[in-house]
Amino acid sequence: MPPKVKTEAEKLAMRNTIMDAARELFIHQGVEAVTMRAVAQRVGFSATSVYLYFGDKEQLLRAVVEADVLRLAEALKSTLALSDPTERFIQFGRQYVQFALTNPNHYRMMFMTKHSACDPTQSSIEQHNPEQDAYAQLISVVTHAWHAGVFKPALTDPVLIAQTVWAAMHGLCALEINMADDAWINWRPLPARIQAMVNMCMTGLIKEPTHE
Amino acid sequence: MPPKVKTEAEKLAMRNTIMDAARELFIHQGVEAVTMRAVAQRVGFSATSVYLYFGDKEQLLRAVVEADVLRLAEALKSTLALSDPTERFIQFGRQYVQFALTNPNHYRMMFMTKHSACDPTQSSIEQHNPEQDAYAQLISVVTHAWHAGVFKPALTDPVLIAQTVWAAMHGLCALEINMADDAWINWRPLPARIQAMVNMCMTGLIKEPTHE
DNA sequence: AATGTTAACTTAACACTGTTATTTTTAATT
DNA sequence: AATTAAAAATAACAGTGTTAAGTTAACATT
Repeated sequence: MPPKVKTEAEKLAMRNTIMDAARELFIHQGVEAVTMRAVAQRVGFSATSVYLYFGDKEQLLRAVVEADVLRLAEALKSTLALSDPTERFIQFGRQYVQFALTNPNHYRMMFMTKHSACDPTQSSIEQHNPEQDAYAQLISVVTHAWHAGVFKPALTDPVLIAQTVWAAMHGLCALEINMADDAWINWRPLPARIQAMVNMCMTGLIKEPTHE
Repeated sequence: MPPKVKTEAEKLAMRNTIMDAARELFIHQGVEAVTMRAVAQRVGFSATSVYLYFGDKEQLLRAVVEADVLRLAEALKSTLALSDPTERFIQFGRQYVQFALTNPNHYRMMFMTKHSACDPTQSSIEQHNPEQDAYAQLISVVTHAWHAGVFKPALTDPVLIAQTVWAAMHGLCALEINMADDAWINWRPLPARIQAMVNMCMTGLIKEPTHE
């Protein structure tokens, strides 16, 4: 029973409905376990109608991931208000880890799953806009701290610092998400590992680490 | 044309042949893109005969991964001979990164792909045997360095140190493997990122960093 | 107001996947 | 030479992403 003529706004709403359904399933079952049929059923569509809104599963995934990257930026935004550059830097990192570990399947989707390289010109996210772009936020936080003279003098490239810290935090999150259940590893408690990583980054990067 | 009665050794050889074929395909096409039919064809079998040797695709994958973890241990073994604990620690880490980045698909399979948690009692690898178990090697390297008084006095748990360093190096490798092509990120050159990560770990952990 | 038009949707179908059931082949044993 | 059972091949199933072909009903036009 197809009622006709959807306004552009209604079509956009439909897109969002589908993305929400897909996200819900992705998060609880993992991307690969979710079928297009399941997504369709969840929005009351029959199987193939999803394809009217998204070219294929990959595009649907990409759209959801983009929306979630935006959510990540949203989650990190509060820390940007912190006035002390060092504190901002630390809390930004902690908040990142928190987001990753409370949304492991989001995180896996975003940073651990192979998906076609994104095209910044096509993205709905405004690159370099610190309201939307989490990476731009990171660069901003680190650069400000760098200009404030927070880091060791040997460190001359804030972007390199940022990418190093990101990698460190990502490693922490990725191992936890993927290998937490691995009986081979006698994992130390997660909070201890987080603290140890933060400490290592602090001691390794900051000029005068204030052992918080 | 099935010639009969394979000795146990022949069956094992067949298993290895299949694993080699699977590995070759996994590495070049990624695990998910490889079909059981393709594996079978590559060893001259017809489709379903792989199931005579491996219960299902997951078990085949696990077997290949196990063999590759062993290879990782093999690749790291040479660094264990280094006499200076600090140098051993550093080179072990560098070698790990080298392995990951020259065998990205192996690495993805091992540490970035969700596969059923392994059962150490079932594994063909002897846990805690430093000839075979790369994780045991890591713990050993770090513990020896720790006993040698290499690390900062505040660091009292060698296992925690090891897991932190692993996470840091893993993050470096994982981001490179998964996101190197992402146009969103203005990646610094890989060697610079490796060096920066090594430096951060050194400065953050080692008592008297000898800036190599 | 009756009649096309076409957007929005459904149903049917395809090629392919992992996997199982069944059947064939063939070497060893009786 | 007949029997047996291992080793492999064939056929087939349920489920996947996806495309092609219909179907319905709100609109535009006469």
